[in-house]
Amino acid sequence: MKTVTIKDVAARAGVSPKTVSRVINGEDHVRPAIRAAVQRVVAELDYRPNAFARSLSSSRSYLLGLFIDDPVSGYAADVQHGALIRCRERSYHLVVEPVEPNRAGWQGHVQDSIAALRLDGAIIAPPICDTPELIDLFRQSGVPYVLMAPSVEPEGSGAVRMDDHGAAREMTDYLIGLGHRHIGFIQGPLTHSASIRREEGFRAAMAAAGVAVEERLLLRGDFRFRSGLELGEVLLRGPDRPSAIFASNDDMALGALITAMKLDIAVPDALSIAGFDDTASSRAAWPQITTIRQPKAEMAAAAVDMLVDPSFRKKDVDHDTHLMLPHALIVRGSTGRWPRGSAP
Amino acid sequence: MKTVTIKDVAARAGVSPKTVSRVINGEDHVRPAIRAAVQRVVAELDYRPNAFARSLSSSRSYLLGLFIDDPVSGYAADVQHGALIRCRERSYHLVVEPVEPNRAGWQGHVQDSIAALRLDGAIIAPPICDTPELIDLFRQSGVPYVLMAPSVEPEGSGAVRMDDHGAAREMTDYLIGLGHRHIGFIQGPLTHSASIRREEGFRAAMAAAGVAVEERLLLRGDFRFRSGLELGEVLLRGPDRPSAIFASNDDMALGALITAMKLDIAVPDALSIAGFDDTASSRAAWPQITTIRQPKAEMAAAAVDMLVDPSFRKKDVDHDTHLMLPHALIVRGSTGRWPRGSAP
DNA sequence: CTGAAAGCGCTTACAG
DNA sequence: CTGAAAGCGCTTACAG
Repeated sequence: MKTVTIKDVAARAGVSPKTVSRVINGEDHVRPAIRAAVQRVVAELDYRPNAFARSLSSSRSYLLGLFIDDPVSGYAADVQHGALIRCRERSYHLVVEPVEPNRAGWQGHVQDSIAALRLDGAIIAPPICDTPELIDLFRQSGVPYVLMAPSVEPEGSGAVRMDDHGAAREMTDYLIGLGHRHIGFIQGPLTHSASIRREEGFRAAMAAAGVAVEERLLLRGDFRFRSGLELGEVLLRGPDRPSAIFASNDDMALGALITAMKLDIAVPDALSIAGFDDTASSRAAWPQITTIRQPKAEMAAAAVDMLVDPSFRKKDVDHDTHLMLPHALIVRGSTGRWPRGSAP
Repeated sequence: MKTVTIKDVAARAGVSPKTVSRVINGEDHVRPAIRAAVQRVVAELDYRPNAFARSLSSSRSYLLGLFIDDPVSGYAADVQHGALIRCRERSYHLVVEPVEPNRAGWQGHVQDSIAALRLDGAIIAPPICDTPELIDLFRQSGVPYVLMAPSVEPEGSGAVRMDDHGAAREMTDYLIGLGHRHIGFIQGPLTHSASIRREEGFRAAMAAAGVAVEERLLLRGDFRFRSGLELGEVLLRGPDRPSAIFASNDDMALGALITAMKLDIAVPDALSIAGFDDTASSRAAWPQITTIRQPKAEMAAAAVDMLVDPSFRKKDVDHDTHLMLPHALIVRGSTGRWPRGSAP
């Protein structure tokens, strides 16, 4: 299959390659009749511009990179999907680049991607959006980047986020409103800044309601199912067990729920459980888990929009774009009034 | 940051660009001393070849495409991760391209990827590996491709697979061995050829053991959690309910398990449940689900190897490479002897 | 509004 | 073993 080039189109349309280029890229200053003629030939020949030639001569690659720590998580899947769909709409392609900050030489891989692929932009997912060394690599390279849910918002970068603090506070308010006073909190890992913000939201709500936080009921997990399982057991086997458990993400909430089942503690009759993220696992449980909907795909799509947007790309260092997307409290079957049957 | 080019390296090393090119690409016919000198300069200047220039002049893009139907599933995540890791080891990059065969114009998107990106190869995941129109697109383009778990293995293509039939048969044999005779089977969708092979394996085992298949206990699901939930309910609420349920994948098995819990049917005491795939959901349950380990990441990695392998790439149409990877029966807590307490 | 020239940074094919 | 020339398929910058 001989490849059709811009010259073939030009020859057949009776114009110069440059004119074809203009039509392809939707530039102005082409007479409508000529434009139409070129477009017809493009269709006839099924001409598709060679992205490499285009990238080599222009400075754009039409490639965006998604840099992510753990590409297997449900969180990653949602983020990637949101980015992928939007890339397609914008005629970009997405390259997924796993970053392993615990492995020697990870910087080299990142630099390879940046230098070899000439990425037009990068989306940096949590928790590595909080790795200064990584941010520095991008800053030095000059590749525009957007951080997802970073702890700080360095200047010169874009950022998309949700209000983790406010959402955790809402969830806690909701549990308190149900009558819970004795609330266990399964914390996320310190490597994820979001888990710190969520804990602060929890504490703020407790303080505002005048409910004392029992430090022994705060346990540090790692966002994985297994830690919810184990820490749930610590909470539920301990003396004076809590009437509610709020886990910093859904996977851990699911773990706590399973532990409750093992221990024959009825949910929500004898124990309420709440999560965070609205991942598939919160729905694939019985009862389904009350959680916070995090707009993961929307955040990724917004990041793509920012990177593709010419005004963002050519912005000066002081034109940072920071976006905050809305979340929602989703009440499902795993939470209920306390004491059971008490009046609302 | 001025970009370092091959000329810069050549000038500084006192050789021609061609020699630098040879060193970079590990070709022969370079004197060791010169090779070392060039490598030193490459390191000093932190030279990184421009992938686009390289692709434009050679015929390789160092880009592999992963074409996938539903990039959000747990299956997709495992496949992608396996491919990603191996790509990195081989100095390739992975572009993920969602294919939506139900949406008009999907062929155009695929052709764009092939033509614009000049992919060096493509991995086609199930179930779209069974879409003839898609395969034709690749065949016409001349881009080497590997099918994952296809129903047929068209000539001119590579394929990686596992023995779905044999694995389903093993699982069924195992259930029969436990004493089960009354076995419900939740089928996968007809769009996935694997589900057909799994059903055949189930039937073969039943026939071999002389156990009659009760057609009313075979129900068609769609591989999603929800259908396991619903079909599980049909099986368990019906008259003369089965003592075991074998679901064609883990998500549906989990659904059936949740239904059993809702109906207060003890697993595995009153009901055994088995799945297929060994996805995260089979472990994030209580009891954990007995399943078949499918080597998803390994299959994807093998596909990458095939596409990168020069002998595969230049192979004639009759040099098809078809690989079968081993699976494993993983016995966990969701299955037990029947009747309960009977002798092994 | 349109085009001729030069160049992006590599590799291929050919010499020597 | 090494290199000079030509070219991959586009776009940029400049004319007109």
